[in-house]
Amino acid sequence: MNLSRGMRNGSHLVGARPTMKDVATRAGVALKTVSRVVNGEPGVTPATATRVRHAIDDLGFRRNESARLLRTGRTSAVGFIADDLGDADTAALCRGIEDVAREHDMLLFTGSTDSNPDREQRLALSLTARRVDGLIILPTPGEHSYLVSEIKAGTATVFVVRPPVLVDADTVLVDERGGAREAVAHLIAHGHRQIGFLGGDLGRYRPRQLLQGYADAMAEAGLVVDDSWTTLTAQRLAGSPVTAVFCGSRQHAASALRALAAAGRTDRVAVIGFGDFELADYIRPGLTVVTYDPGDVGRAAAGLLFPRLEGEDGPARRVQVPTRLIARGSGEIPAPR
Amino acid sequence: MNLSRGMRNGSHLVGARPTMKDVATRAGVALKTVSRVVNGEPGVTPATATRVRHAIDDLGFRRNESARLLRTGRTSAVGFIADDLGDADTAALCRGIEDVAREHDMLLFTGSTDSNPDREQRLALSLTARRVDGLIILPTPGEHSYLVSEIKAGTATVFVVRPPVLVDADTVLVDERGGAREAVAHLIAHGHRQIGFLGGDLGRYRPRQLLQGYADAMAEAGLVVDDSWTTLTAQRLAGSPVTAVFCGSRQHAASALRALAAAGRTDRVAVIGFGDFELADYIRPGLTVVTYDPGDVGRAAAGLLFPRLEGEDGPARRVQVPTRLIARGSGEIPAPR
DNA sequence: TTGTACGCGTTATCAC
DNA sequence: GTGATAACGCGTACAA
Repeated sequence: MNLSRGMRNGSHLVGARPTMKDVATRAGVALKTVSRVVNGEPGVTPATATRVRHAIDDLGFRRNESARLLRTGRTSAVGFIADDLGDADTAALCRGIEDVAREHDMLLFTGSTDSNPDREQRLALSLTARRVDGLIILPTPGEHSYLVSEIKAGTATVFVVRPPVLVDADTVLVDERGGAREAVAHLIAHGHRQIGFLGGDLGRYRPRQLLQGYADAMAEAGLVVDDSWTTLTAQRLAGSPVTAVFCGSRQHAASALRALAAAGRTDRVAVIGFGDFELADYIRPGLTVVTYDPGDVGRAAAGLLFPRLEGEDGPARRVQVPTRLIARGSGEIPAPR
Repeated sequence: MNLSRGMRNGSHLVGARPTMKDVATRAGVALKTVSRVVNGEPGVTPATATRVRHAIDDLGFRRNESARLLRTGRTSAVGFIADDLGDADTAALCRGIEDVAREHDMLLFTGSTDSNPDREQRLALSLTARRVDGLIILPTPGEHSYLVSEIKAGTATVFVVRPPVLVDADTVLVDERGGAREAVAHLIAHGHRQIGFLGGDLGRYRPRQLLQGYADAMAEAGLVVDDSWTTLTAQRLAGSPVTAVFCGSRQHAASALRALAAAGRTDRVAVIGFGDFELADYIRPGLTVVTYDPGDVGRAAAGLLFPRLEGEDGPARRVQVPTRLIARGSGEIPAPR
């Protein structure tokens, strides 16, 4: 008994996938004829076509896409690599990519790096080793020169959210700087002069961008920034002289709100956050935020990637996704005088 | 000039990937020797090995994993199909799968169905056509008999969150029923007798499970449920006789809170939600919720899947992920008398 | 130690 | 219309 192609189970083979060859034998035709029928190519008599189709149904044949793609040289798959695909924003971004990918009949590989450059490299290289047609990367803080040879070898690559280091490639960024600028200008328009920035690790890209936007707005209003305003912590917030604070992340906004509530100053310090909350409109006063649609980033990235796969040439492009201010009340708390 | 393998660009080939054959030619050895070096197999002189390695570096060779996997018959990849990978819970679930997959050196394909059975089928079949080793599916409301032949053909399959219809396969579910029961019991313990259920479409699995849990708790307390309590809408909530309400989703909880706030009854009706919020502890009174870790579901699913890939046999298993009650105050609003 | 021949499942070429 | 036969890039048995 030949078990090499799977184990028998009643009348069916378990673990065995019929191939075109099997179908050809069964239908009494040549391999190529089966291929023609499967691919809807012309040049097959209706009679033989139905014979082949019957054999296909009988055997439960399904074309091995891997083999086909090996032959054709494309994989019809792209990869998305990010810090953490469990993060809600990243997931939404991923979804944006997927929507565009589907329109192109492309499948999507996904992988998380946890901000570890080694893991990014391992992931990226195992994807290019599978010859994905394209790669979308939310890069780790490291550098990405290991990708240069891959890109040169033909793997189209787009970076998102953070710009690549030592690589020239299409990139989609978020206008964090403009968003922060708008938020802080909003606070200034409501009379605030002493405005804090609670932003996180300035070694990272986003906090740096946000701080620049903050500085832009302050400078435009002719306000001089005290160092202590930009090195706030949530704990020190209530005791600080600032009458308003711009928070660089959901976590920072949440801690700011909690710290103010604990100090009973919730309605005395205006809080604006970067990143929206599900209940931001419910809390009192409604939390004003600057936000953007991560799906836009994904769609934009895919919009850059797929034309490249279709042969579009030209220098690396850079797209910026806008942010928008959602005023909900917290930003309108007037400055005390 | 031969352009068949890519276009020249200075001294490098663009779009051309060197193969083992190219490396072999360059190093002046046989194909198999290259294969041995690449795979770290014994039986190669250090001298030839270094010659080969030099050729590899010169050419920038990287093994074509697709070809290798075609040969070995495995893809070292699994797929995850869900309603919407942009959804935060689904993304967290996905992340749980990925973490286990990485331990097994497996890559992950992901795809969203938007609850469309056709799309689920198309996605699942294009994944099995690529011969993914395994499939984890958060099934659409339809039936999934199209998968039977795929499973029989050797694609290990695990269902998550919702049970499959017409398919016998490993499944990981969430104990929504137990969670709802615990939540409603919590309300009853605080003196509530007229408790509402705001749960959504009872044609769907989760709302049905939650309603059963609700009914369990009410029955255990000997309380008779009025039909109007279980057919609430957020709009009618404030005007209804219920003194507490169990909400079946974040969206329902949010609308309930908003409706109560609009009617000025926030602190008169106890609200418990299914699914946690980032700011649930910040709002007053803190929102009590029943929740679970979607990552647990993913890890459990992967924990069922990978042993199957390693040949584990046996009947389909069913795992249940527990929920837990996070009491934050809203649930403790005492029943008015 | 190294190489040859063949197969994985498909598509592509070019006969018949 | 149909069918051998060669390729895609790699692994494996077996021979040299």
